[in-house]
Amino acid sequence: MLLFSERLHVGVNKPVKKTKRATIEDVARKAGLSKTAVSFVFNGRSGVSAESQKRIMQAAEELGWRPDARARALSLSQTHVLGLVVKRDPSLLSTDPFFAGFVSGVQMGLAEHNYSLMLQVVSDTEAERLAYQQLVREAKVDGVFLTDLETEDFRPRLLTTLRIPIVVVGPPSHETENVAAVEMNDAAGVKRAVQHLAALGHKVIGHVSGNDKYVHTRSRRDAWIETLEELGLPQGPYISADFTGEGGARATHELLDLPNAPTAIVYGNDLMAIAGMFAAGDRGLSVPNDLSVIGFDDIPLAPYVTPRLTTVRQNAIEWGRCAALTLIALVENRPFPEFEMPPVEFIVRSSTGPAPHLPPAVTAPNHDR
Amino acid sequence: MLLFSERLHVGVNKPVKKTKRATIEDVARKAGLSKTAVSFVFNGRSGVSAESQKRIMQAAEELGWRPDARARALSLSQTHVLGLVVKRDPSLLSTDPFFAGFVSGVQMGLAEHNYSLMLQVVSDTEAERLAYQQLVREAKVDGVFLTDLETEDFRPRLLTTLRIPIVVVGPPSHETENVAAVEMNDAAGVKRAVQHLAALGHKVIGHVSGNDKYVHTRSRRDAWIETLEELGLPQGPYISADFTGEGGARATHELLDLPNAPTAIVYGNDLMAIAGMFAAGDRGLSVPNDLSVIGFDDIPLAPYVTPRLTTVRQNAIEWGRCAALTLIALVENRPFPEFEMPPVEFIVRSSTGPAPHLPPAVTAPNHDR
DNA sequence: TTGAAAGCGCTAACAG
DNA sequence: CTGTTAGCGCTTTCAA
Repeated sequence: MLLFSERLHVGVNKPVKKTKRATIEDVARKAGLSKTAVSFVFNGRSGVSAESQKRIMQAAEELGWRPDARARALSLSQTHVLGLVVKRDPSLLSTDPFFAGFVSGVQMGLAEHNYSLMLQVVSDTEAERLAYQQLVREAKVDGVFLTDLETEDFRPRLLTTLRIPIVVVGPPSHETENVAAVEMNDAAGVKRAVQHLAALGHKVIGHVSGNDKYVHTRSRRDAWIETLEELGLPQGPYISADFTGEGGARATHELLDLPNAPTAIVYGNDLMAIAGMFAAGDRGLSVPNDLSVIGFDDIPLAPYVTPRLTTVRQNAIEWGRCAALTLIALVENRPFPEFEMPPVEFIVRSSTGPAPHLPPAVTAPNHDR
Repeated sequence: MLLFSERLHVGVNKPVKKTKRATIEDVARKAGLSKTAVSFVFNGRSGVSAESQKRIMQAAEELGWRPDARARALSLSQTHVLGLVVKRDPSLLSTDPFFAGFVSGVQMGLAEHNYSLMLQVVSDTEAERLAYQQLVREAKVDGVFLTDLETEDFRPRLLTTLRIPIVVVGPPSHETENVAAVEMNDAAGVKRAVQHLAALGHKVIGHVSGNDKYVHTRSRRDAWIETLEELGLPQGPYISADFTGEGGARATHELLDLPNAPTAIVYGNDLMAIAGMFAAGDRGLSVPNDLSVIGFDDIPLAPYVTPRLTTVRQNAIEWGRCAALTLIALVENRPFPEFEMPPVEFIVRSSTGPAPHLPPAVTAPNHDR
């Protein structure tokens, strides 16, 4: 039976009767043994005869009993829950291919050790600070993940003060010193991208980065700069945008308005890159004939836009799994496991091509060699 | 200090010293009052003098104390945690704009009542069943959300048996009978889409749906069929795909290979729609001149593909918030709150246009009027 | 190999 | 208004 309205349905409010849950006591009684025995069996400890063990398992089965996580948490001073706080504009979150993959990976890691994930989405720094404080002070979690590190991030200090295990996920930076960190080399991806463009003959290679406050934004930009230097190419122009389509389109226009407009642009993510191609099209430019474009993330849509997007792919899932296993090891005070991380992939599709013969604007000054 | 490798960094394993947490006892002693007084103050109950209240708050502040969630959970037989289990191929998850918005909305609702969210991502039905069982049998959550309902879904029954409050999120169906449900009318969006196409003169309107097992897939397809009927148009061809880009492209080719190929296609999501446009382009068809395309979701990229995608937008955030508030009410055995849900939006961009004069294939048989 | 009993930190009767 | 006390369901020490 449902109450129907144009906008929303709500079914009957049939209160769920709270039937008494079976307890360890019940299981022990049914098995004719003590609580201790039951506890030992369910925690895989020796000291219970095979016979008793069987009786206990059967009793538990019949009662549908499993140790109560709340009671365990209190008794062990350990929740077996890890926290992930994500600060992001809700509308942007849906955009973020990293997030979903990372969370999936985290789950895989957690599942291997029977941990659970508590997720919190917040929209500003104040809420974020509060979220961490609550998580820790109310002992809701045993450890937390730190993602999207910012320059001068307050979280490593805060959480160290709060005395809770953390693992930082992201590119290396001075913020991650003295802290467990699963660091991925997304710089390598950008490097491959720039090298690819240089090999195609591009001389002016621009960059549209994400929001400047993020460590990973800097890390990618630095990689772009360094690679250009290594190749003996002049540093191209760049604009720091905000990871949104609108920002990417605007930045692209600004770059193309420049006197030394780039013939190729490396973007901080796929969304900006695709919006950038759109912007280029708006100006009558053809990708990749007039402009080459490279994204970052390899979203599922990347092979289905026109032209198909050349991009960098990171294995967010593996990254998440490693982060989870590392944090669990830290929480349990065990040595870190060894990981074999797949390398960053560079995927060439159709949005990159040879540099145009005639630069779209004034010839850029060509330094040495 | 960091150990560096090409693939992965792991920082120092500096074990966090477990310093003794302050307890309610400590706070009471420091304030010169009893535990009861402290408990009352922190649970907003009357019966403590303003003077005592102040002393308690100050003592707690100085000790950095907050009630331990684990102890509260045990004492109250209530975790203040709600569970969300998502069964999805990890690679597909990152695609799903609904998921992120929904989770954000859920958080908003939870935050209003100091609840937390436990998230679990699983990849198959067996893992899913196990996840729910654990969540409930180990009392890790007070209630759970059910999303992506399938036809003949085992979950409503399972969870009812397990005696835990649930709220189903999705379009109405017989699976949601006798169960609290926040139901959204995504059929209305499809209806608007079909009407829009009919108004543009399209006679053969096709449909590419998502995986058939989902209730929302059926709901959208039924809306497409019914609207066509209402408009006196013949039922167009449809293919049920799988929400992926590849599936969408393949389905589009199949549809366009048909003798009565559609001049317009309504897709079950944006990803398939965009891949469909790509497929059309591959065959030398121009969108919207030869084929009109409508998506579903309004992903951030929708305005930045060529042509800009006409689509349906649901307010996943509000949906999530409502679901959360409903579930909390259910858990606390309170009457359901009233909601004012924003209506589904239909967003016209450039991927839809007048029906072509000459159908791309054989003329479709034109029934009555 | 088994069991009794003392916590874990909080809430909530109940008595003062 | 304030304090005492008995749980909540489990783990774990210690003695049998």
